Amino acid sequence: MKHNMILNSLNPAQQDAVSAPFGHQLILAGAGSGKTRVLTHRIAWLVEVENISPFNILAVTFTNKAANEMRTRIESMLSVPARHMWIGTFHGLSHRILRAHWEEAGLSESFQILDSDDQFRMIRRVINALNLDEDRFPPKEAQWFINAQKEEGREPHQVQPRDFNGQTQIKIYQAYQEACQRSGVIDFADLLLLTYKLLQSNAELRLHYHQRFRALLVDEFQDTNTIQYAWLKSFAGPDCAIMIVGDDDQSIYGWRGARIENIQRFSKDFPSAQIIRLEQNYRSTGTILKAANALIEQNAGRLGKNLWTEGKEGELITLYAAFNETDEAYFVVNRIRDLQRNHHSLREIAILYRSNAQSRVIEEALMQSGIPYRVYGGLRYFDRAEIKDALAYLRLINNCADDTAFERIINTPTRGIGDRTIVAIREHAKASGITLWDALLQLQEQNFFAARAASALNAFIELINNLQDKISSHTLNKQVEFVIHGSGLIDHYRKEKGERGLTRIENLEELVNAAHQFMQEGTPDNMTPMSAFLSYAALESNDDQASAFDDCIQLMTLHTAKGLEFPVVFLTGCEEELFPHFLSMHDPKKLEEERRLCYVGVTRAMRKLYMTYAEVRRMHGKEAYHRPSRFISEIPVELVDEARFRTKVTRPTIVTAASYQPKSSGKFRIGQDVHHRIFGDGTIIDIEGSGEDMKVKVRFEQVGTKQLIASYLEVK
DNA sequence: ATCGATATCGTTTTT
DNA sequence: CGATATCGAT
Repeated sequence: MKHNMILNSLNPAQQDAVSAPFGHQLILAGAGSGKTRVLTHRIAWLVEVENISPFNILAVTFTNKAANEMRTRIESMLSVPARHMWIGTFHGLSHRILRAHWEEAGLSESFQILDSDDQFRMIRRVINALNLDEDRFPPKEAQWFINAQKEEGREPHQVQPRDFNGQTQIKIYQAYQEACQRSGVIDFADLLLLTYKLLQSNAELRLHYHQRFRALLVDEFQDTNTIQYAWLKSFAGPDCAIMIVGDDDQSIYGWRGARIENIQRFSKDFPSAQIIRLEQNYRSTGTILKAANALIEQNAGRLGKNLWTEGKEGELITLYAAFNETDEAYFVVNRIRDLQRNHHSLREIAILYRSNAQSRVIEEALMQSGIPYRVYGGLRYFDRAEIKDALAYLRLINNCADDTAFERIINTPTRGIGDRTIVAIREHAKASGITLWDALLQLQEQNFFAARAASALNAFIELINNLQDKISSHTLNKQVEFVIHGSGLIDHYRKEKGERGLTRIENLEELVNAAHQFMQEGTPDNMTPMSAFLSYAALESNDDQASAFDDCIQLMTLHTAKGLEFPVVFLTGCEEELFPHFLSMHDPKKLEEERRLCYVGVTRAMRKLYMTYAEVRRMHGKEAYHRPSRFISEIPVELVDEARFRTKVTRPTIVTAASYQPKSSGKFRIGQDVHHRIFGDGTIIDIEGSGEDMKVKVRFEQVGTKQLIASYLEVK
């Protein structure tokens, strides 16, 4: 029977959720309780048992990764094709709708999407064009203001100014919107806002989507902001069944507009919604869950959940009080070595921290010890400067009105177009209310510039026109190839010395591959391949699978770790001021969010959790003495094993500072030939400090000059 | 235009 | 302290 096929691997609460009568449900899903499982099985249930066509289902997530994962899992469960099911992110789905109804939404057919970097540049240009002082009105703040307004669904004329500065911010917002409109671009927030407005203002379309979507499912609902909630409501017709899945205890994005209250709001707006709690945890040991429960209980106003497991109690949580951040890092390294000896693979181990800056010391320790690692959350592929340059060429070729693209590449690579020339173009564009490209053409026609500038500008115009002509008949990957060479970007980066330039060229060449791959996956028929590719680059800069197979330690912030799990987790930097962060510890609301962040960290661990803090930590060039995090004391003592005491008494060689102090500082001198297990052979060219802190500068035969701690070198 | 000196600043991040 | 931005000198 279909019912049993779908339900038999689920626990009673999960079964209740999956087989709930056709209607609204609010699923409070604790960490590791199988929420994605419930969501995918529910969709299978709707299709197989309730006979809802996949065509009538809309499933919304926050990240592309979650959307892809959900689609894959559903496809493997269904007996019918799921191609027509709408599964995607808020932004991706909005994009799809705006492409389909660009005219009704008041957009140009070839509209493109600004990422936050493009948005920042655009706002800065607008501030300058308004003759405002960048110091008095920092673009960053204006960007924050504009995005916050859009998240609340307010257009410039709907914002209530608070003071004079507020007045100006509205003016910036207004001018920014006009600039976007002229350029034919929209930002991330616009995707949601315009889609919402489209449905509000267009009864016909609204009815169309209401008739189409009979079931609406939302993942990570606790992360929705005001506009997203309104967006969801406007898609749900009177006969639509809504299932939202979320965990108020894992809401960690309040600072970027997420509203936990949306959960309560949902209960009020849809009073018939059945509330189902998923509290059985399949991830962590009893010890880890007890710690997590005790911790989160300190928060007021929770909806209330208590995680439990049928599994074992497991090992105690190990707490280590390090002397300083280096000690902390080497404690982690030594534990990793123990785990390695016990045949753990490195990919099972995660090192988590509150802020990115903390990774450096840990990375150094791992590197010194020859342990491979991977840091998540660095610069993404489509955010790299050279890739953004290449994309800007493509964008300008695609749409000459794209001022952001124009500004980026007018003099990249440098072609003798100076600041003064660009200012003149900007002024003319502003005065006539036209795009930069048109302003440039007009000024050239009027012979506005001196001979030198005029010929440089002509070369630029010809370059763009030529590229436009040349590539039009080619496939997308050929187009990209033409552009990266024809634009001179490859030659430009070839001149950049060192490894930097080389990687940049590799990245540019990789863009051709990316285009090729994109093409093979097929593009929607209402867009040109180029236009679709550009949107993809802005919206789905989703990379990181290649190295996922490497066996290495995983380093990431607590925020990045949400949704992941690891057999062994190191939660580092558990100190007041750092975690909870000093900017968040005085406001009770923010403090609770920090605690939820800690809860997220603790519940990432499956078998073993280590928590560490440093008594002294060098921060911003100063030594800071912090107390151990309050979150440590919120975990019952009987769950915790203090490594420092135990190792001092029973296993003194493993953990104490002595184990990584240099055995002798006397054996190194300048000119000494040394060996390092990663960098190979080299010669000492400088020595700094002494004893534990002694650092030496070594010129290695293979890898150049590096500064490192002397104890990791062997005398040859 | 390119390099080097100086100033500044210092959560969390997806789309 | 260290990364990044900005500015001034060649």
